[in-house]
Amino acid sequence: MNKYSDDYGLDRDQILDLFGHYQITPTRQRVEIAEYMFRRPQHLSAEKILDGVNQGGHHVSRATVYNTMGLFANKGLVREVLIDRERVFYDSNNSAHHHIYNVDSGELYDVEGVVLDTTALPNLPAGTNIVDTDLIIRISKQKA
Amino acid sequence: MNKYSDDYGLDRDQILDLFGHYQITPTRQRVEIAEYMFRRPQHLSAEKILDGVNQGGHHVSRATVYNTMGLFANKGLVREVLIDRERVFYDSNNSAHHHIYNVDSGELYDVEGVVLDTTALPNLPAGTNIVDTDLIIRISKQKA
DNA sequence: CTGCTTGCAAAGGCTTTGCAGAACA
DNA sequence: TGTTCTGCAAAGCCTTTGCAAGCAG
Repeated sequence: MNKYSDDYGLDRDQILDLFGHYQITPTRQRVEIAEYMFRRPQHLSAEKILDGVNQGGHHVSRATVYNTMGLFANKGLVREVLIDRERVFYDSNNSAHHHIYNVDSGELYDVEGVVLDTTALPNLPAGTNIVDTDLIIRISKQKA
Repeated sequence: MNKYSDDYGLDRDQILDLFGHYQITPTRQRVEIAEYMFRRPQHLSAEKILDGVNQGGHHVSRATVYNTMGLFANKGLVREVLIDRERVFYDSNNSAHHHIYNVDSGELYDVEGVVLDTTALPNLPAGTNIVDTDLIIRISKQKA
């Protein structure tokens, strides 16, 4: 439990643990960004992360947020979600799951527990592997 | 899926027909962009469309390509594919299908004939419908 | 020490917009 | 003739980068 959260967040030690596991050098900024990000499963833009961390009384620069989230995504702590052409979202939930996107409101929900059957896929090019699957279900009040 | 969607290499009359069906006012530029786009099922960026059309001896401006592709996507002639944070791709194949993206090479392939079972999904918010489902399978020479 | 990391500001790159002129009905 | 569309250039916006100063080990 950390200063941002009531029930879900990782505390500093858990984050340092996580960094150790993913081989990420801990810095003040990275720990603060991670604390903010892992308060709960959520989808945040770089801007929201910047605002959120800095409103917590710390200072992190925009460049560092971008660098750090790029690093986290690279190492596998978070997942980039490309849903909206306007900006990238970072997903603090890195378990296998899918997304429902409400195009009217911009809300993004996780869908847990639905596993895709990829055996029906055609053969992949030789020497390649599936590194990720993204399923995005767009919903709206409008009919399709 | 409609009668147009699996019919590629459209001639001028077919395109005018298509425009009539989707209620799009035909202009020289729009017809030329459509002719280029619907030569075959393909995924093109705005830049590629601009280059392709203009190399065909016509002239279309960048702004018009963006306006026109926005219009086509809105009307349902083409689908926007958000795969790469760098740019938007427009997909001339508007039948139900999915995508395999080679992250090493940037190549994008269609997967036809694999239908997702959406009955396992949780209930959607009241009054909403699924308007679109995007499944993107990222492949690479690297292991996941 | 020695190499990463940070942060500011500037640059980059895709996309949108303002507005005058052209095309269309 | 009124409306819509086009095209140029400029502006916008998210993201990346260059580089000097500051940390981590």
